[in-house]
Amino acid sequence: MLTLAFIRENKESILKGLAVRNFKNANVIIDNIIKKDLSKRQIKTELDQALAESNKISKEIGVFFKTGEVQKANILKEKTGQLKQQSKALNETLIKIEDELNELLYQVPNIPNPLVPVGNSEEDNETIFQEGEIPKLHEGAIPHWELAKKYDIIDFELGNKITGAGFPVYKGKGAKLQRALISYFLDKNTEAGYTEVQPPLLINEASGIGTGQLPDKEGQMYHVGIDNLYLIPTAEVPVTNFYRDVLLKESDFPICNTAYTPCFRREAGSYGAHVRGLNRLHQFDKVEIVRIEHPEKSYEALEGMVNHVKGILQELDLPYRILRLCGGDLGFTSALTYDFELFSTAQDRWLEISSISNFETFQANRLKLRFKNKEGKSQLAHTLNGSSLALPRVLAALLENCQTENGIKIPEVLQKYTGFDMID
RNA sequence: GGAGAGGUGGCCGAGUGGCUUAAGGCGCACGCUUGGAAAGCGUGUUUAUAAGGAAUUAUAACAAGGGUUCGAAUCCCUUUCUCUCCGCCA
Repeated sequence: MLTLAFIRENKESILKGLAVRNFKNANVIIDNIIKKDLSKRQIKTELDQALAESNKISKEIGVFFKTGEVQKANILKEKTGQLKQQSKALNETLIKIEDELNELLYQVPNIPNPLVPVGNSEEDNETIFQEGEIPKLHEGAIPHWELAKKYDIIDFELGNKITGAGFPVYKGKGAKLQRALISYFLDKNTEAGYTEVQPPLLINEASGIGTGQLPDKEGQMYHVGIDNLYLIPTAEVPVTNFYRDVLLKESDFPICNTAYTPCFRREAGSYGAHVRGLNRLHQFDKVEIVRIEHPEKSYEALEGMVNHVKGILQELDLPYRILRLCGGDLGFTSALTYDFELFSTAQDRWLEISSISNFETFQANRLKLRFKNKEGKSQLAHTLNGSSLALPRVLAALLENCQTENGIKIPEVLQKYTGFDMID
């Protein structure tokens, strides 16, 4: 969420930014926040004064009791009684205002970077780069869900039987290819300076709030009620939360982590042809990169992450493009997002396989992730993350684009991980 | 899961109702000392919020939340985590 100080001082540019997102009622909400912030501060001052007075008198009472002047002490006791009531009332008001304020703040999305194009939907996203040749498939080429069946490498029905739709079972060379992709992605990331971590796959409430999944989006996550834990929708959540309530030194930057985890998403409301096969799953594997950066370096870092993922796709030799998301398609917490899409030839459509974002201080504010700056003051850090990469759609595009009449040809960089060069 | 013991600052550790934001030590920073270093000596060393131009001041925080009291690190309740023993277990 945005900080109050930022809202107080940048009302006009915030309203402009929210307009890029087509955010409704921005004016009303921001004005309300500013008004509530003002009264919050007034009440806080009043409360502090009442408490200070009360503390002072309590000390005097202590002295009177010591010296045996009980009567004098009792007179003062009455006085503190009043003050106590007063401060109790003030405190209740303060808590109420703070709650209301937070509720309002939770509604306000991040302010888009000036590069973000105006737009309503994914049609308005800007394609900024495209590379790789779209292969000409042989006669009778088929989509990945049919290939999966033909070569018996993914069993959707079996997953359906033991869990439900969206939980496929990978088999044989399919399972091995998954493992190969994970290892390959992790190796690429660690080579680029990311530290590999293995986080828990379940998170508590505080972590969900830290990265913004809670309180609004609990419907997207699987919830283990008995222990009040949530299955992670992405490694971003546990890994970014490593740094919740942390005060860093400037010399700690940059912090670069990478993690492979399964991801669990309820995807409530998704259906239709576009969710067929591997296109949208409830459980899928993903290798994530997460960075914590000095505010002055975060956009450099974002560019670095984009170039890094580019490098991977070039090695895989798959046709991809990079989009700069428009205001309407930009995630709630993001200031600037680049999406990577692979072209799935047999489906004749682009599949999103990575989303790389700079959240600036939006997550850090909730996380209370700060660092001591040169002036010795604590300042919010910037957080970034991106996929490198999400497996199912990479697999889908790979199967479809690399299919030949004799089988599926494994990209060369993966062969040392798979131990085979053909699925047939 | 059962029984017991605990949770105090960056770390160790004292502290069972007021003079404790917190002794003492370690660490760290700066200064003095020194040919240089170590030792020694001195000073400083949490965070958040509010007020102020600033120095600063006030409030809050001793696992978390609530309660008793004029006053709570200290007493009571709830939750949580850690350790020890027992049970179960990959």
